[in-house]
Amino acid sequence: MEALIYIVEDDEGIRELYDGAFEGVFVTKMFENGHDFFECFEKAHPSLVILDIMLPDMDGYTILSKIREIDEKMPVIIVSAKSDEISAVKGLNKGADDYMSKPFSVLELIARVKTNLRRANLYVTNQNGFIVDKNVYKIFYEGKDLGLTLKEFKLLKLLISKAGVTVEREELFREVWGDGFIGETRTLDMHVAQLREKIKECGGGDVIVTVRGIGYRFEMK
Amino acid sequence: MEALIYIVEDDEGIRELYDGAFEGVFVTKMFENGHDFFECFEKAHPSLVILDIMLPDMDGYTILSKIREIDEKMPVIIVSAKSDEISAVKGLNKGADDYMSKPFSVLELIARVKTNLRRANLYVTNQNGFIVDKNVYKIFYEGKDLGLTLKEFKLLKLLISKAGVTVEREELFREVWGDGFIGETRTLDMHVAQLREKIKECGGGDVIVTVRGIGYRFEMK
DNA sequence: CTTCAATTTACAAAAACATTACATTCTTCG
DNA sequence: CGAAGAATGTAATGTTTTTGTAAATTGAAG
Repeated sequence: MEALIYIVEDDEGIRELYDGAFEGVFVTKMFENGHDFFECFEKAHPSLVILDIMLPDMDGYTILSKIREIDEKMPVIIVSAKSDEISAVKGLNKGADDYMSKPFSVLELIARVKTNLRRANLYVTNQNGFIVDKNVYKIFYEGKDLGLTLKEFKLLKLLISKAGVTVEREELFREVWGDGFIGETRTLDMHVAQLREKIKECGGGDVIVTVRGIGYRFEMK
Repeated sequence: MEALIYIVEDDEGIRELYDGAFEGVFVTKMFENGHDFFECFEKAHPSLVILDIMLPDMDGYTILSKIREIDEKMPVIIVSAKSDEISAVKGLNKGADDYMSKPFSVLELIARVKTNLRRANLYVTNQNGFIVDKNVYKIFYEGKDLGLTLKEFKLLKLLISKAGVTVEREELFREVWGDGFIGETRTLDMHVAQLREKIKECGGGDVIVTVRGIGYRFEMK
């Protein structure tokens, strides 16, 4: 999987545990404190960060916030020995992606890391507040689920992925419906109408533009 | 990690000690005697049992044997004030996983518990109280055994291991049924229904989400 | 032979989808 | 400019697909 993982953890024993766990699965880099971590983080971003909450210099909260300033989407797993600390972080809603309390099994750890990497890879964001989550087959506008059906999802996903470019009707049919592409009923327009409706319901603007004679375009701002 | 630990101990003072030690780390349930313990154990298995040898009704040996009849793999730590008793249990080879003699330090206790949990190879999901135990092919919700059949176990295990990600029907078939994947009868849906039923019976919520046209997803919270 | 898991069957319910028909808008060219 | 034709918008409706579920059947283990 070739993923690079940064781990911030001051306890020697636990660092060894990580070492054993990830050996041959992921490439890891350990840091004893927040300072060392950021020195490296600035230079090269990893695929994922594992963060202990209790650290000598900065605490985990601070590190997490700083990470988020730099990279909004970096997958971060928070680890703590105390479950109340975990709930504290959750409560603060600092935007960690996952939480584990010690002790955890090695298998669980690996599973979590994989899941979070997978999520991160599939996450797509677009400038104007639309988030496409392929994991759950949902598209959100400003955090609100548009509540799309599968066809609608595929359609909007395609348009967003080519934001700013007009996509021909023919291509839309091909990509969304597959090759047995239906000649001419108003199906496509129907779905577009539906999309517009749902986007409007969630407070979104006129982002799908009709290009007469060609197809549709998702407006890039 | 939300591991649930059952402790059988008649001495009030020591119970308080346990309480302090595990506070915020594990969820514990205390029992004063073997009878009370089994009443609860039948209903819901914990992740680990701590057992004092000297008890009013049944002695620790008997309890251990009965536990082993029911659950061969359950991690059990035997505790005693007398070191010769400990050697006796060891000698009898009743299959306890670890032994401690009183007095013990809180730190040591926690360390032992962690080690034993890890050794038990428990695969634990945090967020929603589901514990997958691959050794005994059981899945627990808040300590309660869901009582799954093999297919159900495999299915839920797969879904949990990919929590938050939608798993396609095709993949579910492949992973759970093997490559000779059955085209289309309602088998998969049946099992999902069964799972939902059993989860509900144990007080679990709506964790398996249908993604129409794609498959199912174990909701990650 | 009984039991329990797994599968299949059959049908109900729901959701998604396609189609029709008509309205509207845009284009262009007389 | 303005009317005809073409492309798109959309409401209403009917069909198809997909999923849920109860009950029957198969099959293996004991």
